[in-house]
Amino acid sequence: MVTIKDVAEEAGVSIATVSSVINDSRPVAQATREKVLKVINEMGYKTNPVARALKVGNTKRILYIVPSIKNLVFAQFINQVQHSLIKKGYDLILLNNEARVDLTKSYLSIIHSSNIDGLIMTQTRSCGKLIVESCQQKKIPFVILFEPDIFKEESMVTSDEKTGMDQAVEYLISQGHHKIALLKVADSRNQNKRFHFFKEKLAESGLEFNNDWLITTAGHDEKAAYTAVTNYLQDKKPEFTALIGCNDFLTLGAIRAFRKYKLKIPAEISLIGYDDSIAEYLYPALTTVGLPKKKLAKKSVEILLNKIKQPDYQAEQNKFSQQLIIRDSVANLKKAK
Amino acid sequence: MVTIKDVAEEAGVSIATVSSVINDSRPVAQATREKVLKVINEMGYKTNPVARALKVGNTKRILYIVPSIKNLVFAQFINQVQHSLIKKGYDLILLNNEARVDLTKSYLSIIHSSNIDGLIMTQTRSCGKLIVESCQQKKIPFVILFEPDIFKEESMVTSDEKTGMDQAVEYLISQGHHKIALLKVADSRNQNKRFHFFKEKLAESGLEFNNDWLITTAGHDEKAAYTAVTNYLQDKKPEFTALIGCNDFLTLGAIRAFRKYKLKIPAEISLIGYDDSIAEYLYPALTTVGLPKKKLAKKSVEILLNKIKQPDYQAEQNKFSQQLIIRDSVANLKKAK
DNA sequence: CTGTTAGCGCATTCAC
DNA sequence: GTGAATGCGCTAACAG
Repeated sequence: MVTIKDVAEEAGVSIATVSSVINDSRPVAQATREKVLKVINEMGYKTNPVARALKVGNTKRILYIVPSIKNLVFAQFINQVQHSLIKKGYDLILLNNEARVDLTKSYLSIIHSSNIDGLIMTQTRSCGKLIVESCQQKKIPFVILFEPDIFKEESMVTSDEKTGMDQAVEYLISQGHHKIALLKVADSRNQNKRFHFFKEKLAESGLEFNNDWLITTAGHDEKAAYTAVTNYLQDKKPEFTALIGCNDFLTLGAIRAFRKYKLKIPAEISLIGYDDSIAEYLYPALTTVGLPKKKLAKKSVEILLNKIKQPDYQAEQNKFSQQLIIRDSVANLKKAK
Repeated sequence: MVTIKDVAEEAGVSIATVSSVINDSRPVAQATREKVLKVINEMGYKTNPVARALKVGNTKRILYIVPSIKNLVFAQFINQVQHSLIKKGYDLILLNNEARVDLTKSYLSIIHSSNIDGLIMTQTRSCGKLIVESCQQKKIPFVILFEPDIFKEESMVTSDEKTGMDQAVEYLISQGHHKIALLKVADSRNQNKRFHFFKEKLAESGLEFNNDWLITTAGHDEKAAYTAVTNYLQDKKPEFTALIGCNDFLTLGAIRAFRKYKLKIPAEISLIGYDDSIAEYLYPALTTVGLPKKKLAKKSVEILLNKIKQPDYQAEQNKFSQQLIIRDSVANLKKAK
């Protein structure tokens, strides 16, 4: 490995000078600078980030902790976060805690071992809480990316659930749907919020909310949703003409359940998903509420880097609106008549 | 931050002793050890990995460079690699080069800056070559995970393409298919290999290979496949009864194209995919050739860590067999008659 | 404008 | 069994 010392010797200057030209930390004579640059180039010198980190105290690495990677949304988030980070010269360290509390606990030491400059998390409530408390205690800068607002006083970047739900319901109404069901995970804080805005929007639109049209699932994936909807359909025929699933996977589970009961999609049941993760791959291509992933990722990185720079940086909270993406899973009842 | 010095002072011993009990690097009196351990615990001391890295020369970080993250297969690989790494005490740094040569080149400096102990890559030929050459030059331990065997002399872990294709073709034949088409990316080395085994298996099975039944695409995604298959169908009706797509996304593109031409799936056209990425989410659920992702990831990590430990570790090549996953996209022609 | 030096936190050799 | 001292590669304060 070629070190700064090697370069200094070869160039006939001191290591301080080499450091100066590398970091532009103080004026260097043009001739000297060129000489050093030339030697650096010739010897293929790269500054050792580990040594630099030890000296300067930062590692230029951000940990991103996600609850899953099987769900494509998180892969999409990871992608955006990594892109934003690399533009700023930071590396992304990835940690997947599977939304499991036990795993999270055992990973806490990784977080604490001061080998990261900051942390971005997209998490469930219980695991998120664990991480947030740890970071607070150890004074590790962090930002919550797309998490229900549990920690009002912390920096977080979320999407505006109201805009998405409003658009979804409005769209369904515009297509002639008046009986709308909702499918959500039983104990998800974020999805409860969607549920809240759902009811609110129905009321605003003069539509009744039927408690019978709320289907809850035990988990976040399509299997849980399939089970829930299948159970639902065993008892009764659906009176609703449309269903909004609180993520694309739930909606997929619903699609399968409806198919099992020979209900035509979208002719008999229209569907809307959330997240725009697998929506485009489904059949029919799923109309879904898209998340502003790029904006969310970019902003969270921006805030985090600010917090790293200024430890007293004021907690900042940002919301970005969601956008309904119209595809083929909603039938136009008006046209049909 | 609490340092080893703080611990030493508090415990009334030297830092050398503290270091000894942490690393078990030399005998320590039981009483001293307990005392030190107690203080470490009380003060919440964690050894600073950056300082450790500077001293010892390793960073306990592995870079995993993938060509995409939009394609779910890579997310699945990332997941497995991260799990394997963390078990061994290594962190995963993620880099996504989008399979772009320009991006790869600009990322090369990240690779070279000696802040990683090793590298795992899942790459296309052109980008892979760039990275391999860099690593060889800089003597960075690396292993190729699931890459067509370009570098015969390097460590790599691949899956056995023959087993998968054999199973796929055999299965199709068992369901009464004799006219089988193949859909692949035009210039993908790995897919050319699949094509090779495809022809080989057809010949073995006494089936003709019709050059007309090879459809090639310009890209790896469903859009490229949709375009290619649509163009194909514009000219002629498909004579084949089944098509194998060289990845699930290509196959999805084909499905859409067939649908456009009102061909029923699987009744009129049966389909098989590759990778088991989005296969299970499609409709009909796609029969596909699954990759042994977990085994691949685990083995590649194992080899890499060996290479890191022993610089002269002999290049090792491993193959794991693929497994056909039967779902609903292949019709049984025999039964139909 | 440039060189000398201290020290980031740790592991390790050499003494005792 | 234990401590003092050295240095990993680098940046920044201090001198000139």
